[in-house]
Amino acid sequence: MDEGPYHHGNLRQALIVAALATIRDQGAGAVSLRGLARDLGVSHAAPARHFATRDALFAAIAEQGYQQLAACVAAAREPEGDPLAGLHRMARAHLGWARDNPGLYAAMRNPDVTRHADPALLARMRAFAAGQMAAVQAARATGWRKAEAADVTFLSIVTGLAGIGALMADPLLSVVLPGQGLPPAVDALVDRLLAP
Amino acid sequence: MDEGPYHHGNLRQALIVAALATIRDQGAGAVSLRGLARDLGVSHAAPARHFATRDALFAAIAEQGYQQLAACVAAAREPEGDPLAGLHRMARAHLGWARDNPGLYAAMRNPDVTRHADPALLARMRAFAAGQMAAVQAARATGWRKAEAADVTFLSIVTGLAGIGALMADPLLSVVLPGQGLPPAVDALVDRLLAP
DNA sequence: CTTGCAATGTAGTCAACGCCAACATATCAC
DNA sequence: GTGATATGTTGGCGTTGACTACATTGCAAG
Repeated sequence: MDEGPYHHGNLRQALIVAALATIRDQGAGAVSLRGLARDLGVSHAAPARHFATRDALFAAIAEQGYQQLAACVAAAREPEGDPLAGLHRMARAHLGWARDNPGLYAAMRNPDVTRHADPALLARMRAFAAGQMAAVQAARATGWRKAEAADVTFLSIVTGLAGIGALMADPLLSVVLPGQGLPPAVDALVDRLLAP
Repeated sequence: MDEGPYHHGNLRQALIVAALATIRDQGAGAVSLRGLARDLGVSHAAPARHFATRDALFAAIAEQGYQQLAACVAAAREPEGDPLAGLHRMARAHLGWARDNPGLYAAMRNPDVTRHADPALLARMRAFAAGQMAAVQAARATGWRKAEAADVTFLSIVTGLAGIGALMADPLLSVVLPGQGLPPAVDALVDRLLAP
């Protein structure tokens, strides 16, 4: 019976992709190494060749998430006109990405994941934070929020985006919160977040 | 051998307390019903009498978390002078509680928990959101942020607090973020969040 | 070419876990 | 008291993460 080649070819990436699908459909708690192996038609121990532990898989997933988010955000900032306008595009891109990848966004901020962060994930997180910081600094260089401490400006934006993103990524909070939910208000929230 | 009475007495609450300790020390992922039963010296199936599933335990934990947080926030608002000053106290109390209960705060916002929220947890979450909404409305009644849509005012504060709290509850982010970390800047962030 | 080696996948096993069923004991209402 | 109910125990089933030993593949040096 031809059940395909002995080697999968790119099991590592396939595991990440399959895990992302499971996270999206059933939540991060439903991800199991054996289940992914079943989905991909490999033996139950094959994933161990690529991820020593379940936590290592999640770290790799989060790392890839930060990579994608950083790329998405950087692309939005690219047209280098007014730094403040770039900051606005960056924030909207960030939140749009969070809206489109709620499970992954939540996994990236899950303390159970970040608690076991490996150096690669740490590096991605630092790089992402540095990108945000650079965008804020560029806007400040034009005089924007000059009177405010740089730390406070930066942290207000980072925490603000994290909060909007987190509540947007949690489907339950739309049920709990009054009003029509978060998405229609995102633009206004970003405008307020980046107001002088 | 006297190993204590046959009945524990208040196993349900003891399970929640023990789970909170485990969450604080080792993260939510390290919580297991059997492990808690061991810690409390009861049989491995005893917890099932109080929590049908692991998710039900987490829902109860989150429910208690919202109850405590709501009480803490309500107490801070109590001295009914200026509604806006009350809002400031409320926000600081909220974030102080998040700082002191990082694991619980994170668990309360874990999508894997809220995904399986039962009616009791939903009610607590709605009540908490309603309390925040009432405080915002009271401040708006004094003219504060009158020009802004009520939804936007409310959501900006809810998401802002959630973001600051989430980043404060995640010990890793202090490592990733530049500067001296979040706590010293919290007052300034709250002031900006509640600025007119 | 072949031969050795590293990378990758398989098969089997173990302890821990969530969950379930059957039974035992304590507590409370009557 | 006595029965009903709540609570805890014992035993077990199936799944999971992790470990070990073995098999297959691809590659690169000779």
